[in-house]
Amino acid sequence: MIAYIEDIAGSEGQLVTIRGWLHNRRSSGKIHFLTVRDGSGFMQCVMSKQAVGDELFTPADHLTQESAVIVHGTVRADSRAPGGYELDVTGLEIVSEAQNYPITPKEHGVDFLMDRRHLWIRAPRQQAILRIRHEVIDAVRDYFNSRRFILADAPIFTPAACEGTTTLFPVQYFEDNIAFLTQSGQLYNEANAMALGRVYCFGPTFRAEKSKTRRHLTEFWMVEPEVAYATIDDVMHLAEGLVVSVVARVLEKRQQELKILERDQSKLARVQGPFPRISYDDAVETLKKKGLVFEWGGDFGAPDETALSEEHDQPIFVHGFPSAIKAFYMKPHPGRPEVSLSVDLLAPEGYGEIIGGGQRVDDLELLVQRIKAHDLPQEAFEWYLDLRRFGSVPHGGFGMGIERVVTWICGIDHLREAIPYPRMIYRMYP
RNA sequence: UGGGGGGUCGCCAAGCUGGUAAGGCACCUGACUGUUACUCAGGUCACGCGCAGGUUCGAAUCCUGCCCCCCCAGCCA
Repeated sequence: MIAYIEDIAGSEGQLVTIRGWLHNRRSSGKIHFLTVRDGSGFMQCVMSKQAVGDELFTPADHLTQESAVIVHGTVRADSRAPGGYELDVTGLEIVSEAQNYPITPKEHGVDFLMDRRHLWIRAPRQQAILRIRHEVIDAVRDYFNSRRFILADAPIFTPAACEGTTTLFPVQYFEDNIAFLTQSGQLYNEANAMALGRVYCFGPTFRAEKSKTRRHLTEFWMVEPEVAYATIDDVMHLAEGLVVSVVARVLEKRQQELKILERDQSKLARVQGPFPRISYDDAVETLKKKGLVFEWGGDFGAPDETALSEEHDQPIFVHGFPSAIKAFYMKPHPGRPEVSLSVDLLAPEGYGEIIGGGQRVDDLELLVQRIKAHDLPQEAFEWYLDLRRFGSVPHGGFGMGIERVVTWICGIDHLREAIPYPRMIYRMYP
């Protein structure tokens, strides 16, 4: 019976076949311990010379790391085995032998590993991160789908800047046109929300900023919900529910992976909501009290975000940023136009911003004025202005960066490990 | 783009007040029936130290220029 390692607990005493790769081998002359991985997990397979005979035992003497193998054996519970179960080998087929696998069980530098990312992802830690990434994405989809949001994806080729602030990647679009890779599905989302009510888009996003930090990728995945008739409070409520639900799901389903990563789970367990809601005004005061140099009107840098979030053990909302530092479509606070109905969610433990969003401008005149003030070409936004001409309503939403969430939940120190093949300013290979 | 750190064998890493390239891993041979990055014994392994010049009797080490990477900041999710 062909089995996957993750299902092995139910097969005790049975003869099973595992198809995978040799992760590591330890040998004591008359007994081999073969750690085999099959994509679903790792399992120690025990091969005793006495039990299998020379003709099966000897070829395994020199079996190399990452050689493809098919192992037949009997499942047995054993407290000495890493996974609680091991396999008493009765048969071994070598599918293909690996030669000089470069990633040995010893230490390696980042650059070396990144050049071999296609092989590095076979390592237990990297697998754990990618499994958690999968769980995060699955939980995100479930969250919105179960609330009857409609997935309506925004285009990746776009005709112009959505916000005009950040740098975009231009691509040749047939002979005569230049398209830009999307930096946000935001504007299309708003149109979709006016059609479908509650929507979200979920796809890759591209930013050509020359950022060289551990919090930036040039290609990353973002989920962006948008809701018609939503206020800034609704946006915060939705974001809070999403984050609580994603963290709970990973804690529930990815215990093993969190253990491999040695994540302090008690810190994640505290993420239950409600999240503190701090106004930008109060945040500025807090920073000043803590001795940081900060003037009202500026945007928070990474050290500021860390200083704010370390006051709390849950993610925190900071809302009411100055209108001047936010995108043109952010709605001004009624009666206090210098402040916008915008909100960021900062993850705890110094992980910084994972969500940014707010309520959008719903007034046609104001939006036209804003587009002019930002020196954006109005003709490119006519379709967007139509949303204010034909049944405009209050609405809002946010964007959540998947890799930033995964990085935080995994407790790792760099975004580049939170995606299978990271794209950074100096990294396109493999 | 600024500031800091770094490029020495397939990998990790010492040497860097100039004197002729440690050590570990991997690999090969052998021993070991409960290993957990197994252990132990032996063996192979850099005419060269990111690249190009220069100083010197002598350069991985000092000087000049260039290339690449990492970290921090800015920008943002």
